[in-house]
Amino acid sequence: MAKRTGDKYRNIIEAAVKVIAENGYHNSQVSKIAKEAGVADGTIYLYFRNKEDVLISLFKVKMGEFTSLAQKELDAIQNPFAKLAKLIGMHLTRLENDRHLALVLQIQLRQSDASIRNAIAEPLKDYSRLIEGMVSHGQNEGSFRKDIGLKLARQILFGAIDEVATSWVLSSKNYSLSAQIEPIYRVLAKALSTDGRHPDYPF
Amino acid sequence: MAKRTGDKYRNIIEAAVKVIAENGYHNSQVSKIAKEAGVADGTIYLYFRNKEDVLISLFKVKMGEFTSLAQKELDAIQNPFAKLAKLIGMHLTRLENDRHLALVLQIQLRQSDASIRNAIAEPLKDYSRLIEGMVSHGQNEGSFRKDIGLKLARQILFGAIDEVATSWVLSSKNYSLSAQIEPIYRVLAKALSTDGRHPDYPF
Amino acid sequence: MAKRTGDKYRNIIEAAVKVIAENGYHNSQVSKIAKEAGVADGTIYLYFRNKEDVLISLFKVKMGEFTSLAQKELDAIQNPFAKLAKLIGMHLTRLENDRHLALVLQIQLRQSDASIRNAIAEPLKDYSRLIEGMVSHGQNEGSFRKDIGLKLARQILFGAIDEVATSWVLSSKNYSLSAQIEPIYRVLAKALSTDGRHPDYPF
Amino acid sequence: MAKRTGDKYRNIIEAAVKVIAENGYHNSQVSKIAKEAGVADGTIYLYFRNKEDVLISLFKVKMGEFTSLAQKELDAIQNPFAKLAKLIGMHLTRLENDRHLALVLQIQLRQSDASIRNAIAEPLKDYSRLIEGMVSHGQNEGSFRKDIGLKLARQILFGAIDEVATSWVLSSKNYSLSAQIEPIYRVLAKALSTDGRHPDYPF
DNA sequence: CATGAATGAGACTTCATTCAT
DNA sequence: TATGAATGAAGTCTCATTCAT
Repeated sequence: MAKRTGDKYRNIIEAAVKVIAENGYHNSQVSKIAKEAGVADGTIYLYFRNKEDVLISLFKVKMGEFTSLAQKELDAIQNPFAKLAKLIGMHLTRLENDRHLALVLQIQLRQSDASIRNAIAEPLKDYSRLIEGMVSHGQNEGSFRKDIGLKLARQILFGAIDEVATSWVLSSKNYSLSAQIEPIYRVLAKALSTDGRHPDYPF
Repeated sequence: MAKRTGDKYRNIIEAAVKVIAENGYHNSQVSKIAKEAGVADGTIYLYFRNKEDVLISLFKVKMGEFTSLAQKELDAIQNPFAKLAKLIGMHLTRLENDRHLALVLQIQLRQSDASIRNAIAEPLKDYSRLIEGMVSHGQNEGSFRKDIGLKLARQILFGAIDEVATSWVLSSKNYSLSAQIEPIYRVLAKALSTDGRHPDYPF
Repeated sequence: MAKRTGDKYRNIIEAAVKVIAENGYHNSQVSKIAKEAGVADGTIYLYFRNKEDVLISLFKVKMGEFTSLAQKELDAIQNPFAKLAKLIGMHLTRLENDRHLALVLQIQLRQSDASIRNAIAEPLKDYSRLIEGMVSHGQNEGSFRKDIGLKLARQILFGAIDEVATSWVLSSKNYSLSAQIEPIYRVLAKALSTDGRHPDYPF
Repeated sequence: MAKRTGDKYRNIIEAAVKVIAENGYHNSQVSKIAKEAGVADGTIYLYFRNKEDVLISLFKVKMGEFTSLAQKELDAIQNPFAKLAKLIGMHLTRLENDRHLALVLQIQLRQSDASIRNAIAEPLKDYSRLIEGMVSHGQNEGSFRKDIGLKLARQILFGAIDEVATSWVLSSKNYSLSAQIEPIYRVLAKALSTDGRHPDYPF
């Protein structure tokens, strides 16, 4: 019933990102999104089950694209610290390059209610697995300490990076987010490193 | 116009915590809170400007109590690492001891819209200052590295702890949150430490 | 939650009868009914669960009043033919005296969908029982033939009277419905009578 | 513009009967009927002016077929009571033999709104004329009483038979409708008969 | 003849807030 | 102080119909 592909599908998702970023989650009516996408209200419902489905799809598409790209890039790197550096860099660069998306992901979508947060959990889990895989590799390879659980390590890494991103989005000052990549790397690399030593940020 | 003290004032705030924890943010109507508090709907408006004011007050009161208690306890400790350990411990213990409050602070209140998040920012800033003060003291005292900014250090510390707390609240498994205190301390202490070395968790 | 008594409750039901009679079932919005009743839209929902509930209540109240009045009047009469005459008379007189109600009961409410028709079934059953009781009494007393089942007798009586009423409501000519009472009586009395004989219409 | 013949025309009408019988009037969308008929949505509009026209045509076709067949059969019979018996028999047998059609005619189509009921009136009038013709013949021939108007007689006959049919369709028990033919005949024959006497059901 | 993607009008219901008592 | 009945604004989604192909 709901076509999940095609130009209009993408248009609507991009329109939703823009509208939500500019108006906030609770002030983004379907009619606004439709107008921004250049389609009729009803057309939204040819591509999505309901409004919630637009938001969930938005998250799945954006998050899915990022996770699979990140996975590919990380796989191309051997050194655990370089992997870590790459992950932090990609995460923050992605957000810095699309402020609309950053607003939506870091702020607006978190105002959604339980059912959306639930559906969002799945693509987030893929990202969690990606991070845990990276940590696990570092531990097996000997670079990362083994005295902390994968889950905890992932929570700390994700929590730290996520908070930095959120602060950046909320800040009225227009500072560079990517400038934070190297210092964050230095903190987190030391935190994970077996002996407190780690190579410089490699990129 | 709005009395900000008295039994009823506290009753209403506690009722709000319970109702929001049990019903979720978007399903916590004023009438539900009033019923839980044992007062009439209209009475709420004798103590609070509007519904938003109830939520903001809730956050201010709970966060204010915690921050001032934490400040007192940290002031009584000299060693920067012990301060860090104490902070992590208090933060997580407070949430573990009041699951209702944890649900509201970590999940539900984050679904509120811009105006509430804005008002919430202020008491959060007090907590930010507390953390930054702690880091600053450690840097001046020589225990904490000086090559990262206060703000970044605070974001990383808060982000990491906050994410651990959120994961705990959302988890269906009933694991102990306080059991995480020591491992988190080990990670964050090493992250901040000048040379990668740090004392064991002291409590 | 929904108060089912009071002046406003009656006002809303009477308003619904008027609005539905004048606008037809599918063109009777809640806002129209509220305006006619002199209350705000939301007030409807203090007295009724939803729009459907207004319609169902309308039917229950009107039908209930009629059935219990009819029961009382029939109980006061002994002769089976006189009972039959009274029933036909009350049924048609009630509708003739309130053309709005007649329109709603005979035409508009029958356009409602399954769930309403379902809820409406119960008060209709009370009326069915009333008719069957009357027939049964006549059979036991010897005036009415015993070679037809109660249910069939009731269907024929109700169907005949109902169709006469419906035709009257739909007719553009303004003829008298009560003038039909006596002829209908003559037909149905003969139909039921043991030997084809029956007393004249007694009222 | 609208072709009113051809296989597709019939297909669509039969599809409409099936879809409406199975889904109810208010849940029978044009797209459902089109799918059931094996044509595209737009094709419906090559054969019918609009959705309403489908329903009206359905009624006209089905009712027209029945009325003309009934007319032919009645014309072949001389005796007024036999004509009456034949009419009751054909009416109920037709419905019993096509439960889908019975559902649509007795229940679903009555939920339609004024404009459809209006258009439906015309083929119904043909049936009314048929019944009135039969009564008139019986009166002239001396078998049927002359002290009731044609219109009233028709209303009573149709109302009684129609109610019996409706009750049968709505009933969850699977009883035989045709088994009712003979008893109904006995009631209505006596009701119409000049002297209360009438021949037995002849078929 | 046939398709089916796109259109866009229209209404029920919730719930924060007020104010007469 | 306290009550709670009344208010009324605001948004999602369905589906009959069209028209370019």
